Amino acid sequence: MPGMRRRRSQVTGQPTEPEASAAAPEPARAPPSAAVVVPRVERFVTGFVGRDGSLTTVRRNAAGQRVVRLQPAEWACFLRTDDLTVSVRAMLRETHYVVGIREEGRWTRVLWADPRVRLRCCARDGWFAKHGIATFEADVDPVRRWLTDHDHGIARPRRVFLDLEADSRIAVKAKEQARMLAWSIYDPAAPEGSRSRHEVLAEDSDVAEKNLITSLWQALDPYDQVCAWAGDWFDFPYLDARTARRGLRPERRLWLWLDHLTLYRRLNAHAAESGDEKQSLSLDAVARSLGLGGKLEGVDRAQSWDEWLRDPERLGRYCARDSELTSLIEDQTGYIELQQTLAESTFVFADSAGIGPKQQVESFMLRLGRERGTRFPTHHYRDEEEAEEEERFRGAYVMEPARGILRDVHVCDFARLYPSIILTWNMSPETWRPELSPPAPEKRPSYLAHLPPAESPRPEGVCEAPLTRRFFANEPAGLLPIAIAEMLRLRKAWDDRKKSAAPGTPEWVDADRRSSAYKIAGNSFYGVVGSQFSRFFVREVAEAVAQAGVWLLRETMAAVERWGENQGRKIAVAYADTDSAFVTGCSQQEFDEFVTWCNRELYPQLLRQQGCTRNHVNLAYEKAFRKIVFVGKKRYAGSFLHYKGKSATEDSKPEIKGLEYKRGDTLRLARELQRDVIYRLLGYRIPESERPEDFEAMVELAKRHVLGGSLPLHDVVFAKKLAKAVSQYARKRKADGEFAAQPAHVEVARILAERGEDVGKGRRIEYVVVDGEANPIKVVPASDFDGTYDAHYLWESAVWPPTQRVLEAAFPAQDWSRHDRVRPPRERPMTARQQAAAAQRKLFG
DNA sequence: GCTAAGGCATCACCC
DNA sequence: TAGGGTGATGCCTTAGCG
Repeated sequence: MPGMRRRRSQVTGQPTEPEASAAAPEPARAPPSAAVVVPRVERFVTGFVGRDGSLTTVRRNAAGQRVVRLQPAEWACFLRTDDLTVSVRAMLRETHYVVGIREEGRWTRVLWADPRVRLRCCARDGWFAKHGIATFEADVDPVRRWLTDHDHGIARPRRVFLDLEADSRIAVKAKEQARMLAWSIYDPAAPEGSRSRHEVLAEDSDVAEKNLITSLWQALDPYDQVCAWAGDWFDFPYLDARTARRGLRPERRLWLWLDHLTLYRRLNAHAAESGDEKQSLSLDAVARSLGLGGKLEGVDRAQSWDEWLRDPERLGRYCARDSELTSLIEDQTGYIELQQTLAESTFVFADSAGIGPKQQVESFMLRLGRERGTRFPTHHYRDEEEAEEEERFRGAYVMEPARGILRDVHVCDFARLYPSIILTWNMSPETWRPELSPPAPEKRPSYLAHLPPAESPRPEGVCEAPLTRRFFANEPAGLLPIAIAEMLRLRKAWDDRKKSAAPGTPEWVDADRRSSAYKIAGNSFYGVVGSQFSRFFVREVAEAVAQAGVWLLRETMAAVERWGENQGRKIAVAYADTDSAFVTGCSQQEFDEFVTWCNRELYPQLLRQQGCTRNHVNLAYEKAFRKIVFVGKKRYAGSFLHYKGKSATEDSKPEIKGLEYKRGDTLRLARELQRDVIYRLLGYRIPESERPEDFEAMVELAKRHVLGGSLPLHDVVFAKKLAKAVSQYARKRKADGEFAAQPAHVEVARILAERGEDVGKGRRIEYVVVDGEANPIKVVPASDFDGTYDAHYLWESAVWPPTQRVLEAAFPAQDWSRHDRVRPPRERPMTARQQAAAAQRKLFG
């Protein structure tokens, strides 16, 4: 029927009807951006519950003007219509707490006058629970409610980068007290020459500061999204504090506030090569690591007040350089654009709050649920205590690796293991059939306890998750699989578009970014289902996913063993972790054939036995190592033979995993020695060697270096992050009633805090060990370093052990222990008994 | 009174 | 406030010994 358009899912961009009729055929291969380009009612920049309690939505009209709309906020919950008895209906109608009841088919929407009453009535022990009535989505706030219930989209915000300078004389801790000295914004979309703007405090007065801040808010007005490096820690709260102090009351929620650093950290976590690169995430350090040059030379932010006195304009330029640098980092990484893609496809606003996967997954799933007529049970807040009581579920399998130097090790891994499992078994909270699971052994009658559980035939229409013996309905497709399939579909579509574009072109870059975004999103769904803080948390489902992975990996390992037996050769699995297996004893071509066989024969057969009607499991031959040394589980170093079929050259860097070289909390000297030894062993940049004496020489040299000279601070400093606020670390009491010593970095953080430094959560604490023999060890803040350090401790505890473990793994026959001790034996006064014994020996010889 | 072993907390990593 | 699995280190307590 020409002209008639079928309603499409706003979530998946696919027809909502399960089958496409002949009259309305499947639309021609939907463009990759289907979920994005489907016409929506409107696209919004942001939304919030305003000061007067109304839902405030923000968008731009065609002319680019900001349109702010107010409407009643819906504090809603859902009940099953079937649960509504006459008396419950009457109750709801009578109470003035409820302002509306709307029947929407299976579901009845209840609108509340007061969010607190809604929460109380729908609480775990609330009124509804007491009356045996389940509530749904009672925790969803009005903004999310509105985004879920309507087909609105997320707009592409007008973006600007911001940097602020504050009076340096006020400690960072009390930054709200410090006068604002300058601001700068950078608009990468503006014409060249007018991208950067800055303004400097005219004089040291409240009036001047008020003018400065007023002009900043005016400058921000054309924009929707404000990005700043570490903005959540400094710029945003600081701007709010100074704005309020100067008596200004702009509605800050008209903007999206995005902390560029938080985003960078999340998306760049896996990119760092060595521990060195994990040392600092300051704007300057990150810009330099990206080859963007540094900040303006000769200006010290810690001296901003003096700088302002001396040369205000210079301070302004310094400030401007920072906002520009932030923008350049985005040009280079595209992380903000990537998040924008995620935000648009999962229906979250593109601010700091939308960075986490939980927000994205929940938002997407809520809308998917609405489209499919499903509402989710009310999610109840859990505090940390409750969280700790929650039992953890069993996760992945990790094999103890073979030790020694291994050669020609072929590695296969499952493509997108957990997503493929969820799709294959149709795993989802609502497809799980708990009533089919065999009773747990302890729940069986005691007279049967000694017998293995009876193998009951699998019921029709379900598949069985291995190891956990949990059952999932094969049809209809679950919400979780639907969501993941959509992410995979979009990823594939953008991958295809990427392939058709010329590398490096804007189109290619955009496709690459979107492909990455959907990969990230697809992989995050599992984690959210496994998180007890999520509304979709079902431990049994998450465990079933992980254990199916264990089973697939074990079956693959067993197949390798059988293959070797059939061949009459020693083909063996040297190591395996979660979704990968490292195999020795075969050729590249043989391994390729093995992987193909697994995909073609092994998995289809195994999955049929489990009752699966789909198969998304796929094993890939990822890479091979010419030479590899395992130091332990999750810790190895190897040089490539090939990667995805592409042969390695002598320029190919070795792959190092888990070793101290990769860690940011180890001593620099330790990383360097370990790296040198690994490079020598693998023949990267220096001639390859397997003669222990060559390594003895390297160790001796390093030892002399550590024990010999006066090392500079950067060679002796330890750095560890505070995982929480200093006050949150438990201070134990010893048996004698005294406080027990805390980890060194926490003790140092306490000292720094007393000096007025800002030592919040996440801060890296640097310290030097001055006496490693004391108990507890004696440390000082790195800033107090005066050349004193405990060289023996450095060698024995920090530098040597990491390298020793590598050498012991590579050369188990060699005795490496002679390097263990370098500290001269302690002169100890003899005990009375020892003195007597010595005297006796002297007397009687 | 000393030492070694083991429990526990902590960090940072792998997948 | 996406998951579990892992190893290394340091602090403390305690068992074992003489």
